[in-house]
Amino acid sequence: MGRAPCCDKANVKRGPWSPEEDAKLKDFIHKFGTAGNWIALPQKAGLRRCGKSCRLRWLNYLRPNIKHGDFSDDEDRVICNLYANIGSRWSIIAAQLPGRTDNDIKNYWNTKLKKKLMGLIIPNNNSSSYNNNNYQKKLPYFPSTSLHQAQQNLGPFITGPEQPIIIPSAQQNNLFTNNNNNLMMIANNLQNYPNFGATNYNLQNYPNFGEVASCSSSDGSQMSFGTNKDIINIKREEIMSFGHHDGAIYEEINNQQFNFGYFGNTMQEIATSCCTNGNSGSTTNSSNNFLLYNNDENCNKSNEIGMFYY
DNA sequence: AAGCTCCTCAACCGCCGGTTA
DNA sequence: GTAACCGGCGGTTGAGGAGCT
Repeated sequence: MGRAPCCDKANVKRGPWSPEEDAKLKDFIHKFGTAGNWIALPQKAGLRRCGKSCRLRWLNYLRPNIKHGDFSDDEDRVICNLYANIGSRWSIIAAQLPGRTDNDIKNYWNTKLKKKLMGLIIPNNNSSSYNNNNYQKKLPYFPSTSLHQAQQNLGPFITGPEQPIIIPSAQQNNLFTNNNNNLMMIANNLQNYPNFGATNYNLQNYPNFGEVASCSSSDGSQMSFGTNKDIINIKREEIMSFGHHDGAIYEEINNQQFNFGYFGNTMQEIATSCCTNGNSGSTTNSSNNFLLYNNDENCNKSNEIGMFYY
């Protein structure tokens, strides 16, 4: 035998809570607590609500010390840092931010913070590759605009970068699908800024993590670094000292080369260091933007990643 | 002023693991 | 041992509001 159903769904009220309902729930919980049984609570409190609805209302809105409103830069960093490491585990993230609820953080991430991070990437509307309805629907919020606007989007995150930026390549991750991997990659990249937070990457989330990796240069030479775990610990100066001026890196998996990303301390450096048409991964440069490509085996630009503004 | 589009966020839905009868 | 509930969680929805034309 199981238990009785939690509530009569046909006879419970749904939708927004009235101030009277809020007062009833608050008053009841202050007097009697939840007694460890949300399902029985509404009847005892005189509420025509489902127990689950009461629980949600209390936890997300009525309980004491709930913080509403703007998130601080510190909170932004904590959320990004944790999202980069554990993904959308909102309840765990919320546990690190006193007064914030998982629902609040989830909403904040989905409506604001994600866009702030994605502000690194501004679509190239002239690109036929991405000029389709699906793409437009997925990323409607980034007008082709200026460095100033990109900086506005990024807010406090870009402040004197000293570590490399790695832009994931389209071969490994399709930048313009709004999926968790891309966001985690971007969040990971932002961690490298001194004012951002932890500097450790967590690339175990990537399917090819740990495979042999190489760095390419426009002269065709290559340098193998062992694993891409090594690559993320290599400073740009070291790459330059090897003579790998392009900063395009890729990894070798089963003797096949997969574009991995690009190094540079600033967007401008990436733009200028990646502007040749040599190895896999190259760009063309213009005044304040650059186009990022993947090349095919014949070094032809075969896969346009997108337009980046700096 | 009206109509439209886009954004926000409270609330709901449905699933899962643990618990209970 | 097991069927079914409970609490918790993440994903999704849609009403209402803001902003634009």
